[in-house]
Amino acid sequence: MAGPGRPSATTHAAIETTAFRLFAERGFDATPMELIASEVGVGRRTLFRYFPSKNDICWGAFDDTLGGFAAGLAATPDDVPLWRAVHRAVVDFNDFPLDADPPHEQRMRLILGTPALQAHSVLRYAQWRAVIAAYVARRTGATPDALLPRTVGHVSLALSLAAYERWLDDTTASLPGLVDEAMTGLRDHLAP
Amino acid sequence: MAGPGRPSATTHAAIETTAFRLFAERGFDATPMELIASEVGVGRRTLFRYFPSKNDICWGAFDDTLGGFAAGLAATPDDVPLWRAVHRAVVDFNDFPLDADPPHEQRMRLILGTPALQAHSVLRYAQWRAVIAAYVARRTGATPDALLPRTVGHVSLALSLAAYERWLDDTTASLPGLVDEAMTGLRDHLAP
DNA sequence: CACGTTATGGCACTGTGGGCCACAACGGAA
DNA sequence: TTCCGTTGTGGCCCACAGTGCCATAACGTG
Repeated sequence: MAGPGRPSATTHAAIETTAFRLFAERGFDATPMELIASEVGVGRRTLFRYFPSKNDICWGAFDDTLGGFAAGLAATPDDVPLWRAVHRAVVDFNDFPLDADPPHEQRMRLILGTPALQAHSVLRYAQWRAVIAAYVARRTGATPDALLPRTVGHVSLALSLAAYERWLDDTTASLPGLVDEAMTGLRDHLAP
Repeated sequence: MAGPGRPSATTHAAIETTAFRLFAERGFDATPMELIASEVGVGRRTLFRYFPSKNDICWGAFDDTLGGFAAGLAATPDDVPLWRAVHRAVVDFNDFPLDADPPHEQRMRLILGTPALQAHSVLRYAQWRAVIAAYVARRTGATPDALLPRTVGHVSLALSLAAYERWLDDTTASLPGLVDEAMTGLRDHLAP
């Protein structure tokens, strides 16, 4: 497993765990990279090799989930109505074990509650929206940058965010359930 | 008009104009506050008194438009269906003179095309969403942090962003028209 | 034991943002 | 005219994110 060269001094997971502990204790803004580095037992410069920015520490392996998300969409039979296919994928995407490390609730509370992270999230979600736009484009025969694919991508994110905000107000609720409820609410809202 | 005390050395508008020129010439990231300050003929420290951050320079008087936005919603008769009331207000909000200074196209192209600004925009749009959520809450008898008000706020922003992205691909189109088209597309998309 | 390979981490630098404070430039009162 | 309160300016200093550069440490292999 180990090739040639000096072995790694740490892992993404170790950094993530330590960072989340410090963020919980001192707050995100009041936790300099310098401190995380010393707690992990590694140089500050090394942290930036594992994560391109302090913000990105909070997303964990989000990017790795995009492949599965795209695969789930691609596997949907084309006779399923488009909106149902997309909605199902979005709901499923938000259904995962809550006992992750760090806990999903803590992660989302941190992101949604920290302005810098909330802002950064748009950049992370852009690829997620692109996956939806690409699927809608294929199903409708349009290009991914046409109006409808883009609209569906943005609206899917909107529903997810509304659900997340509610969920953080009451964690006992089911997150996928809230996404579904948000969609039902939107459909009723827009129904003539 | 001038009270006691030292007169101002510059104005928000003057800073905005100079900054946009430099952003166009050199790009946003390659334009340090130091340079903007010297071009305006003012100290760097003073810039931060006029705008809380470099990002905020690009939004101009956005916050001042929120009052009119809320007023437009409040003035809508309650017998207008809720979704139409909100949609109308959103469409109207995006209907304004294109020959502003700096030009609206340049501003939006800068914001949508610069990752740092795109990220920052969520923070600016939060208040805009809050206006919508408050209105929906009043009309439905819910609280502003309930699921539907939040959902409608997020979705309204989603439609606007999709329209903006399309508009920047083809500026000859009508921006309010694209917002309307995005809504039509969404309703068709969600219709059974 | 030398060699290539790979990761670390120190150093120096740019740029944002903010605290602090001396000081400049006004209008008005003595 | 001079002094005074008021208000904006801008210099100085600092914390911190992020990046390029490079010496060096720690592996596996021949």
